[in-house]
Amino acid sequence: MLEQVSTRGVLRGPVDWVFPAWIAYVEYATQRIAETFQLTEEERRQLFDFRDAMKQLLLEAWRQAKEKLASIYKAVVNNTYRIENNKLYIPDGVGMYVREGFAPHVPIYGISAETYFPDVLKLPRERLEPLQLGWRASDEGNNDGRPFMRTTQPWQVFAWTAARYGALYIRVDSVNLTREGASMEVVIKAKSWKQRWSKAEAMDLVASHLRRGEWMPLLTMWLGDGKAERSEVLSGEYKLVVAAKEPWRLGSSIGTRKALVATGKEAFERLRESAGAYGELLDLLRAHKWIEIKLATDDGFRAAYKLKARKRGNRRA
DNA sequence: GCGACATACGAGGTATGAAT
DNA sequence: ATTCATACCTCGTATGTCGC
Repeated sequence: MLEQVSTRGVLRGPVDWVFPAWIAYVEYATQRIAETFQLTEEERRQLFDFRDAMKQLLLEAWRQAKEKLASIYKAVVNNTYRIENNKLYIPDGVGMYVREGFAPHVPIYGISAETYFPDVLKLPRERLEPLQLGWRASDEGNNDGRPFMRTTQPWQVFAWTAARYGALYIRVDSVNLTREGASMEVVIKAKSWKQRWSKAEAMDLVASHLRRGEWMPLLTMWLGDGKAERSEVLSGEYKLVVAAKEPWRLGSSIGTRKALVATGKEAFERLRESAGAYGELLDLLRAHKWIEIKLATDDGFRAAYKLKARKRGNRRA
């Protein structure tokens, strides 16, 4: 489970593995957060409430996913399904979305929870806002004037939520069926915050921070939409590339949907330095993109990683 | 009517590994 | 080293609905 988080970010596998793996990750991450950050009793209680709410949600979603997959299987075997408008209908309704050329996904209904995530980072507003800004410029959306996030990567749940702490509304949205197994999509809305920036404003602000030598917004922007190109970093090619609808706002465009924001090992070093306490969180979360930043900037870490990769290769061979 | 939860649904460029 | 094929899943917005 941790290996997938630290190499790809996404958890994928058999349904009976993915959901327990998410639960195990939630337990692992909350435990490590409780050990790493100074929390009051109240904050610890909130953190463990969050853990329990997530576990409950995942258990329910697991049950529904299994039931739905079984009904879909049955409908196909008994020939009681039909496909219309990119949807596969089974006798109870929509079984899954089956748009041509895309991974099918099974919608999950009615699995949501309200919970609360404590302020574990305890950053002053002027250090927290740059983190929020970068998320907004990348993965974070706007829903009824509130920030929200949708992801299949468990580390992003914690990395984003730590920056948008407080009251949360969490929902399991769907299960994607990929060739490497199922993955699960979760949606989180931050009810304690107002969405203050449009996507374009946030991107412009990230760019202007960067021109002033402030790298923190770019860190979270890259964690969101940055291109993780581990093999290039490992072979000594250092490029900070971010996916964006309007890449010109950020610097030189590569094609229509990507911006080359910076190059060179120093750029990765600036990113790493900018993280501060947030880096401790990313460390314990084993976030794959953060690991890439460390691979780019820490020779010892990279050597150890390559050694381990070689050992793994030998074992497989 | 409105605010907040909930669901519907459409949309393509990119990662990745194989082939050359 | 470069091209090529194919699987990948993320993102955004619209609309419904329910309680007040």
